[in-house]
Amino acid sequence: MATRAKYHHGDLRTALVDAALELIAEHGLEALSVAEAARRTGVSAAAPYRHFPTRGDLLRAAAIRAAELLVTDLRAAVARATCPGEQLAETARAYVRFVIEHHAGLDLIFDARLRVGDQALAEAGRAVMNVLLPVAMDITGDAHAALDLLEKYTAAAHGYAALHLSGFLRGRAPEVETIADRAAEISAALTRAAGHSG
Amino acid sequence: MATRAKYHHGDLRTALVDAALELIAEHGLEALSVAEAARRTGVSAAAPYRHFPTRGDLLRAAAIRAAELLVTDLRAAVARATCPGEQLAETARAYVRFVIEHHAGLDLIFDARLRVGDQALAEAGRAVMNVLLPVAMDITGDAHAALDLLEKYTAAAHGYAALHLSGFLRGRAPEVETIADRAAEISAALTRAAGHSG
DNA sequence: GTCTATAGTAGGATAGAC
DNA sequence: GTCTATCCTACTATAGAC
Repeated sequence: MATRAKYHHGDLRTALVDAALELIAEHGLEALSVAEAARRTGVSAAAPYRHFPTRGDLLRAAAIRAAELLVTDLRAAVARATCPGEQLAETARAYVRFVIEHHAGLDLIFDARLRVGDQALAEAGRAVMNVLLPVAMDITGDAHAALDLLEKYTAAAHGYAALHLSGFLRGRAPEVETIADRAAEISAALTRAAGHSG
Repeated sequence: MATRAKYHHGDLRTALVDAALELIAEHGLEALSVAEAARRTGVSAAAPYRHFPTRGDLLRAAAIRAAELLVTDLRAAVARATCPGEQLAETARAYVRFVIEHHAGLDLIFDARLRVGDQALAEAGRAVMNVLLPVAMDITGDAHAALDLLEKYTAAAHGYAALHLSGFLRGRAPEVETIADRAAEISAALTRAAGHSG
């Protein structure tokens, strides 16, 4: 939405990925069309195919870019807090904001259909988890328990974001920050539970 | 998938809704096409439009049917358990199974785009919540806390189901029942948390 | 109530010019 | 590397016959 100055002068590929993320943010994964991405970057419908053989390849590239953006947001969230519990809560907030803003999150990054034979996407996904794992480990002390905590906490945060996007929570919690806080509360509850049984 | 005997002999409408749910179950909301639903019920592409003016109307009908099916499942889950905590856990399991089986849940039933001006869908959604609310009330004793618990617990269950569908959890928890158990665990953790602070 | 036929739209993808 | 032109496919929706 910001600077779209001298695109398609050497960096159409990046411009297309940006447009793809925009389209996904507006109407979800399925709404991504190569033609529309081309339109938005000011090139012909055929131009993208020089950079992405199929629609799936553009989608994959968008997923990788999303992973990179998410890593940035999560790292910032970790840095904002001091104790592990707060760090986890902050990443929960960050994740909720990310999913609501981009209309996609771990579901896109770890999409089973996209991952088939794509090493770069698998690597990007791993990078995301590598931000969260140490935080969870600091809380549980145990690797198995950390994965368990991570799984539950991502599920909760993702569910909150997904239900907000659909409209289910609009009545009770219309604001993004409210949703983010709720996810952080679950994170806190899970952190406490891990402290007892871990 | 079962009995498709003498359809389109008086009940094409129902057959189309069944087909619509099948399509959604297979490839998600966006994959629902009137043409394909017609094909599956053995009628021409034009036939559905006698029963549903637009694709959106078929989708709405499918959402209402989904709500009815979910109510049935949730009621059965409540009946399976005795104490409120177990009841909530059982409904969490039931919800996860439902979403994974139908590729849709509260997100479809409460979809903001579908609800515009549809009283029947709003009513169907309310019916779902009316199954869960008493259970939550039994746990918290307080209406506000009950809604809070309900919100958190549905978010967690929905997130688990959604992440499983996308493929994110396939590595660690490939089985539906494993996912259902995990959601039940969160439900239990939230029930305990509600007991402390509610 | 269902059919055939059809109009209109939109997207994925390729061929060949520049 | 991008363009124009084109093909093919699939879907929504309508008109009019039966």
